[in-house]
Amino acid sequence: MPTRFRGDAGTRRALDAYIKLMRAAESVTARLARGIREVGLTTTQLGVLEAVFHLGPMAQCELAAKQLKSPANLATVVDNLERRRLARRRRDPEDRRRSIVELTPAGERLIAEVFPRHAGAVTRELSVLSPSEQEQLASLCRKLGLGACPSFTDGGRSGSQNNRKDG
Amino acid sequence: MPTRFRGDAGTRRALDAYIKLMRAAESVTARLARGIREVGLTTTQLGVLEAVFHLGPMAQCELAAKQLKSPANLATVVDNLERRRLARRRRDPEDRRRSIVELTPAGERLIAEVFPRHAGAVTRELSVLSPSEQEQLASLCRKLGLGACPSFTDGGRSGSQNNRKDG
DNA sequence: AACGTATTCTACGACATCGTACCATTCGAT
DNA sequence: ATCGAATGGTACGATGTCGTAGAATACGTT
Repeated sequence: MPTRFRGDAGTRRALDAYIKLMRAAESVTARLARGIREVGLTTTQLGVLEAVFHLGPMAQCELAAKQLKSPANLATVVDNLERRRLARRRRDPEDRRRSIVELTPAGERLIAEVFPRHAGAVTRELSVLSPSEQEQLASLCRKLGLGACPSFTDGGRSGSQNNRKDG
Repeated sequence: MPTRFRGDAGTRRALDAYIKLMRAAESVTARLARGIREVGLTTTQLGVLEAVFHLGPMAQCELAAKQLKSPANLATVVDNLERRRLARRRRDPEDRRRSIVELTPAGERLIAEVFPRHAGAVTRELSVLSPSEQEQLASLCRKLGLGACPSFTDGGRSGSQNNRKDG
């Protein structure tokens, strides 16, 4: 609880919402991870298998973008999936820089079996919220996820700091 | 996007809310991480420094519980902070199994300088939502974070009986 | 065709993260 | 006092995660 922080009301409200968002995401992830681990996968591996399963083979860079991970990270994850014979790489003949990631039959079988169970676990986790609350949450989170950058020029508190160097 | 998944409406709604929650948390974290990295810290290190700064020295296990991290992980993070002379360990004389984590003067100076800027960045990120939306988000996330386990057997979730386990 | 730039991936090092196993200490039961 | 269970940390290995640097490839301009 960061509520020990003494700032203005707007800052406290934002920090409170931020903390609760992070805790919700982390604790739900942690609970779901237990079920995922039982089938020998990590959360990220499940995400990659699921994306390729539902969207078809795609390049590592596309996969990285979809999973909000760095290309270097995706390479590691695909390495591990490849080592376990759940996925494999294939050079894109159209653009030989690209590695197309596809599932092996074993990988396909695994994700086809595991995903419905995972979806059930997600549904159970979310069931503390009513359907309309789930939709509210989705809507609020969508705005947040899209990212801000609203106020480089607004009349808020832009006068005194020198810390804006990122883009 | 898991919208390719063909399941019943309830499952699709839950998956959609879940995905948006995760993406919001991850993308906000990633954007904030850039600012944090500029001062030479990681997100987790900032969290530990902030907790000790605002709540006072505490044992690693308490810190781990507050940060929703494993004890092993906290040990690593404290190792890194200790190596950089931002924090140090002290044996609890009351219970010699415990390691009390406290800040060095350098650590205290750093977090005192950095935290307000971080709070400002959080406020800016959250500013895509109105104050009342931020409160809605906090409220929804609080329910989710507390964890479910309501309905392995019942069909109608009553919604308000609650297990108070963590603080 | 040659060059410069952009894209894609890989290599590597640092840190985060977990689970498991193990050690030290505490504490309750005997 | 002793023993056994519980608790707090540490050690270790596996994986995830990023940033940076570098190699290979593509592509637009000349």
